[in-house]
Amino acid sequence: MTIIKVALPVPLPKLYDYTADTSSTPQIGCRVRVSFGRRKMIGIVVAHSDKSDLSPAQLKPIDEIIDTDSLFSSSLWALLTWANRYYHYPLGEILFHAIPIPLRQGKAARSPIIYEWRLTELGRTVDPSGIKRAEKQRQAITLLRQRGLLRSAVATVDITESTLQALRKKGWCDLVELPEETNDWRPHFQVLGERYKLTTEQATAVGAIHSTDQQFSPWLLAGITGSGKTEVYLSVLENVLAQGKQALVLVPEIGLTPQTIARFRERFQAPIEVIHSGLNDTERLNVWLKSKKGQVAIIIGTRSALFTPLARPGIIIVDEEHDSSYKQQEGWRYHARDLAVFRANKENIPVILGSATPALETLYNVRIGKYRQLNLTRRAGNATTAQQQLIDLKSVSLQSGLSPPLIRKIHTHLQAGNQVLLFLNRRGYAPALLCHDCGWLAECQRCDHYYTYHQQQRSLRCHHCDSQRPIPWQCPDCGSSHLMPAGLGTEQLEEHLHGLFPSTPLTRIDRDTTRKKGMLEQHLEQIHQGGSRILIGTQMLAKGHHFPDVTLVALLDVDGALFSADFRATEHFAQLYVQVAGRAGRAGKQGEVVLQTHQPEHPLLQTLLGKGYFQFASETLALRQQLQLPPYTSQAIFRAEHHDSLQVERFLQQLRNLIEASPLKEQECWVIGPVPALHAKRQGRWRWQLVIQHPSRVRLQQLLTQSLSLIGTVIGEKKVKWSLDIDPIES
DNA sequence: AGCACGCCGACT
DNA sequence: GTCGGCGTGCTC
Repeated sequence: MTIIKVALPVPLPKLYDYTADTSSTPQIGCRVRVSFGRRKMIGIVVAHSDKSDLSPAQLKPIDEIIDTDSLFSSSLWALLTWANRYYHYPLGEILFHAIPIPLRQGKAARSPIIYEWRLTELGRTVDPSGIKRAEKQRQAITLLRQRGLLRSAVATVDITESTLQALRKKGWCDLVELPEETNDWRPHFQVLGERYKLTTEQATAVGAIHSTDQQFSPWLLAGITGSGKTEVYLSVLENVLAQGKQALVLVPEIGLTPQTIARFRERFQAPIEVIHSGLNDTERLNVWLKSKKGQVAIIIGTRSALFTPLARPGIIIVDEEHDSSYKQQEGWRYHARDLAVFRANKENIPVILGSATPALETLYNVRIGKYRQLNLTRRAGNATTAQQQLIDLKSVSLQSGLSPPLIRKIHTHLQAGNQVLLFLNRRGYAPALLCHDCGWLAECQRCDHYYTYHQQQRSLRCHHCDSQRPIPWQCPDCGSSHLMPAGLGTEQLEEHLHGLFPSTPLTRIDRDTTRKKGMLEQHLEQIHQGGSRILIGTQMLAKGHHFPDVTLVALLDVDGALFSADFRATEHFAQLYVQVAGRAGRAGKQGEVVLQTHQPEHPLLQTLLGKGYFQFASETLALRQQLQLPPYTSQAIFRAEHHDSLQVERFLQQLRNLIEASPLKEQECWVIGPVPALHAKRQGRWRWQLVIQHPSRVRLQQLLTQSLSLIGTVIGEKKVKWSLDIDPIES
């Protein structure tokens, strides 16, 4: 008997011991079926051992071994077991997260068997014209005499499965298992289509990456909007694919990149698989299996595509690496960009982090020599940079958030036959409903947050828990019927602009107008066709798509970002600004970007507009260093919630005491809190948090490991729902 | 996480 | 008298 340590998909930070015959011991990384309490579960073998903490009598045997070989390559295994330790998240859940859903349920890890209907020896001797009384059977025999019929294609030839089954009973035909596809794309690989002449900068970047393509080398490809990052990716991929190796490309949101994907497909005669939301579980499994066998050349997907197995890994590309969607925000809170670098290291291949506005973490890693930076500073073609302007809102009377100078600009750009893009980061009609007589505000009781007033849907909606209720007709406090919307949302802006420019068609894009599947695409199509001249949107509209006729881009309310409690708000604002500024004035048309603010003299705004993103980043990094904030320190946040606020606070305070008492807690380690979370109450539960910060990532890890081993002793640990966020991106 | 056990309130 | 609410405890 051998002891088998099994990881199960349960939120418990331990492994479970089972027994197996020495003659049939499952390999590490294989799935097994086991009894767990009263239920059957699938687990993954993590280790073999000759001893257990439990007595042999307490151990159950493994019911079934599902796989003969590990599901994970050694580098993926190293990545996932490292992540288990780094993120302090249960190994079972991590391993299960990294495999397709059918495999989690115990389905076989092989491509579906394809069946074909064929005539048997006996069937071949049958003369179809001899069949008089069964028209359908005659048709089937006639067809099968010519060719085999794929079982999946039966419906397309007006023959039914039952007819064929009837023939099978007579022994005339049978289902034949087709051999598994063994397509090798490598002999057929070709570069198709037009290859642009690279600029000097592009060629330098491609050359640098190519020169290190046999080893781990992390690159930051810092390319301003329109400088041709994609062309660099394509040239690099050409080298990788020509060597017969595979590439993994991560993108923030698949829906926003159809043009880019189309360029990949046009360029290479090689199988490219895109993991998008339209795929069902089986299709995802098939992509996973094909990639594992090396039958795919390029895999493109979002965050979780990082775990796709590769038979011959060649390169990993993380496009728009600064994008916050790479960080999982619940459960296993991993950062796909950081894990991509780790994986590239284990696979011993290059990794490219591409962005026009790199994350401060990434720029920091360049500074300390962990990554190397490649710059694309010139815009390709004849595109010009947009003119920038700040509009001072102080003592200006606004009409639904629009200053008179901005209204004049909108007019001018529309007159010239161009499109105008307006950003406002608040959907709905107004962010609050106010009683004019007593000052009462409609609040969501579950979240302790104001309701947003939605006029079109005739409802109040809470943007935190998505609950809604009808609009009251009188104030519940004083009975007055003078209830009025307060503040500005996109819905109201749309209404007002319609009043100002009644004959100009406009489109609003926010979560409300794109809720239904396909609506976003429909709206974008309308914009592209030029049917819409004024575009209103939340930051949803900032990403991806290029609108060639847009010449004016305006950000209506910048102040919120400049004075946020979150120290990352200015960084995110700067990234958004650069992104939207890039939307103005493509295709040779002079563009203009306008910012409305009460703080036009704000130093960060001045730097960003006057000296650009990288100077802004440099100054912000200096500030972070001065304040001992990330990336100069490492952070971890314990978050906890419960319907009783006091219980949560007490739990985190106890946890704090535990950490403070640890011999590993050093002077330079700061513990902040417990403090109420950003949205202190959500769905009826109170949320608090405890921030741990340390200049040394390694020391912070040691402290966390030690504290977590004792967390079971903290009162209330079972009661409150708590989680740990390593390298949080929001506080 | 599931799933059971267990002990108190409103119903056939 | 039961159905069912969710607190507590356990899973090799």
